Amino acid sequence: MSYMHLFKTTGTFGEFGRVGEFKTRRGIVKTPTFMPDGTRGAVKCLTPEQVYGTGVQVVLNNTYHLHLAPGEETVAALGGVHGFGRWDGPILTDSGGFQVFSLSKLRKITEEGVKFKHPITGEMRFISPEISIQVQLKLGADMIVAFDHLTGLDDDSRKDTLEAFERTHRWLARCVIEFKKLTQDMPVGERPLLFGVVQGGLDLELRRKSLEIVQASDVDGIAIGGLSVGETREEMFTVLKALAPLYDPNRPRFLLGVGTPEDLHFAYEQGIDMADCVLPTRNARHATVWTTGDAKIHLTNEKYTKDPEPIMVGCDCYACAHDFSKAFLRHQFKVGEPLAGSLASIHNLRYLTRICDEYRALS
RNA sequence: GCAGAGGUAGUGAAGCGGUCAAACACAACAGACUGUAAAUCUGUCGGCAUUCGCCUUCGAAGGUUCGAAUCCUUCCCUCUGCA
Repeated sequence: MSYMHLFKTTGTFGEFGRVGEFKTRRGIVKTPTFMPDGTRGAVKCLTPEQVYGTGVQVVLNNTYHLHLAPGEETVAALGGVHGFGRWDGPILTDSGGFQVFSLSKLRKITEEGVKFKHPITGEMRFISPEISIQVQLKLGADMIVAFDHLTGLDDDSRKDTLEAFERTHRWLARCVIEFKKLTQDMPVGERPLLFGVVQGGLDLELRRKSLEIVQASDVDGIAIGGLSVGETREEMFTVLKALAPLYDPNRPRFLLGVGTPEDLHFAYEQGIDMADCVLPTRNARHATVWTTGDAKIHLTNEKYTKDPEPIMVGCDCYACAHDFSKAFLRHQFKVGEPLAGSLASIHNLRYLTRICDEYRALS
């Protein structure tokens, strides 16, 4: 049922890196690509036009957050995630699987699904693989992700890797069944794409096995989950390296939740096509931006008080191209003006999309 | 002029005889952040040493006391009310 030959390779770089494109029901996505997280239906601090202006093609929304508020019924009544948030391009929803990890103190896992306690209201919500798929389809995303069991990779959580690995595959099978059931009447070309998630922690055998299972499933894309959750960079790189030769060439590969410029370079060179992360926008709101050579600077530092230079000389983002000085940005951050977070977000997003542009220009 | 209230570290503000270099908040300074409980959080924040610690501070100057930011005296300044 998954699309045959969905991914079209148009070029390669390095041993595993590839340039290409694939079709969603809302247009073509050119890869490699970076997708900002608009968890609650919007990329924080930015209008869709500003996001688009950074070279972003796809934005992420989150199933858990939109399910809680305002609810998928409301979003659907307002035109789905596209009509609601006024983003015309492709939208990918994350399944809520990340919240199994990030809200680990507020949830209880059973084989059936996960019971979440709302962090603020205390309200209980149950999300199962089936419910996640139902909500994502109702939200109207163009790409959706199977509900997985994500555990951390700090020393404490590593013991749960095997359990999470096994459950993720059982849940994947249930996601695929539910997805097929709910999309069987959709005309080809109007059906969203389903991504299955690879788990297995740092165990390379489990990782290979998981990839094999996911690729044997009826999914359109391969998502790599369970990384950048407490392990070292070297450990993450080792996993990406191990998987690189094993991917199905016909499906897009999505690295969940990564990351830094350095991480993205490595991931794309290991054959990853797409990635998402909160880092560019969250860091930006916290006054941290990337500049020449992937260096990270804090715009609130005292030394920028009178700095007339933009964040990065030669950068073509709106903030740098219009010569907003570091002194101006520091001041706006210091006095709490939201414009500072917006301009810094634009810069950081452009910094990451430019990495993608540079790889795409290689072919 | 009279009557009240008050002067504490950059600011606001606790403390009202020993456990006070002095709570707390803000500001300042530095840092963290990877499928967003995050425009959030952490650390430092009198000086020196940065480990034990030492030194100088609570408007000013005297005094009481083993011991004072805390009690007394005088002076300086601020605010409120009445003239």
